[in-house]
Amino acid sequence: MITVAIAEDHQALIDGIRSYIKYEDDISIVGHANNGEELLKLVRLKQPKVVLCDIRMPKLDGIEATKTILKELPYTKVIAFTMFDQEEAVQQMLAAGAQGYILKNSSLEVVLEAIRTVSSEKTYYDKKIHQPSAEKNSSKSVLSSREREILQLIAKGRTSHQIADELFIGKSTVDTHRKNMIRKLGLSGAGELLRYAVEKKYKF
Amino acid sequence: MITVAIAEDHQALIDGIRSYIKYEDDISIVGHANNGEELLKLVRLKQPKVVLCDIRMPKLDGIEATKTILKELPYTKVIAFTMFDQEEAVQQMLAAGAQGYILKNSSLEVVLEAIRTVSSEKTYYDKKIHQPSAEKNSSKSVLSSREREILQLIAKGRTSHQIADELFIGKSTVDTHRKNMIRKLGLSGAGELLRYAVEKKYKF
DNA sequence: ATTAAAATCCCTACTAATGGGGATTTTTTT
DNA sequence: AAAAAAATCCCCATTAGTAGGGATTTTAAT
Repeated sequence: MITVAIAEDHQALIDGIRSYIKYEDDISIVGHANNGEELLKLVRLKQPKVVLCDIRMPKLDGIEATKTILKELPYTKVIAFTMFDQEEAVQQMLAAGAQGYILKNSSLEVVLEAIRTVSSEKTYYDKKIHQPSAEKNSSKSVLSSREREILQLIAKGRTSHQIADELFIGKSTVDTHRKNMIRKLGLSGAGELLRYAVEKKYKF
Repeated sequence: MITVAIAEDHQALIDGIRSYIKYEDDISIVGHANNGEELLKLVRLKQPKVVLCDIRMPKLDGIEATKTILKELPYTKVIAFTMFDQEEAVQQMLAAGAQGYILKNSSLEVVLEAIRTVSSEKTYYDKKIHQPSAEKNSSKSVLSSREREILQLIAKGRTSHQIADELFIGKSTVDTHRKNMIRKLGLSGAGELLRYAVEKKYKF
């Protein structure tokens, strides 16, 4: 029997998954949580084999929750379950130790498949994330890693001066990166760059 | 029999709702769509009594879809179904003619209740939206309607000059509104204001 | 009718960022 | 080893936005 815990802040989705899985006789849902802190309590108590975990959750996000869970119970299989197809989040979840990654616009059939796959010591990555790699790469590799790092700080509303202080580099360097990013992305002005930076996090 | 169409870009949630509702004998799901355009086709074909409609969808958003549906089939009951508790979206959906509004962190029990309520010519608004009205008002009424209008343009990355041209007012007026908003919201700088403006749209 | 709030506009000094250069060092690729 | 890319820094003129005033008109609220 595969025991599963679900962490997800949309109760409607939890109810739906529970209803869908109810008659699967190899999978049993041992509990659900609406935020990261609840998830930790639940996992400590029930020690499920698989955790289906939203990345974006109140109180404690999926990435931090995953790290804590795998520190305490290293044999737990974590599947990241999210609506945003961002490379950043995928990378961070994988770095935290997740064994799978699926998007919410996948069907529940895929969810079952992912649960069964990770419970048999394999990894499961949503096809929708890997297939358009050509397209993803072209739109990703435009920015260098340093540029992406700076872009994240821009997304927080920081000024070039503040970013320079945080990264221990000169303001002029930050300004240069800004200019290069604006040029590479075909934007115009600080406003559009900041908007791009913030919205990138919520891509649908 | 209450016929229902679902429009929602997360297939997982659709599968869950279908599974949950399957054994309710007064409600029947006649189809689902993953975006606004598909929804219009579906509604024209099946003419459901109730449409459960995500606000944020690819191709055509819930607000536009609702307007079109109610123009063609005015007796259809539309329930807005969204993860974001934004007053703006609620207002726009109500203006478009929606009879109900529920959040995705409601349980599916609430979804059923909402479907039954609107199908009997009543309206249904999620308690979670109305209860914290004191709190919501205090955090909403901070900005005037003109300020919110300008904030929306700021969220698009526009400069004060561009906003002034779009609204046929002076740049100095836009700058004044900017300053007032920054002061009222306790922010510092254009960056934080823009970040606030963009993130407000994706509040969880 | 009076008051309060909202919306409009202006001035000045200052800081932030752009767009146009140019340049050096480190890292990676070929 | 040579070439390319990434990261670093600087200058300058110009535009964008802040923080601090002040001021008028329109639009609600009492």
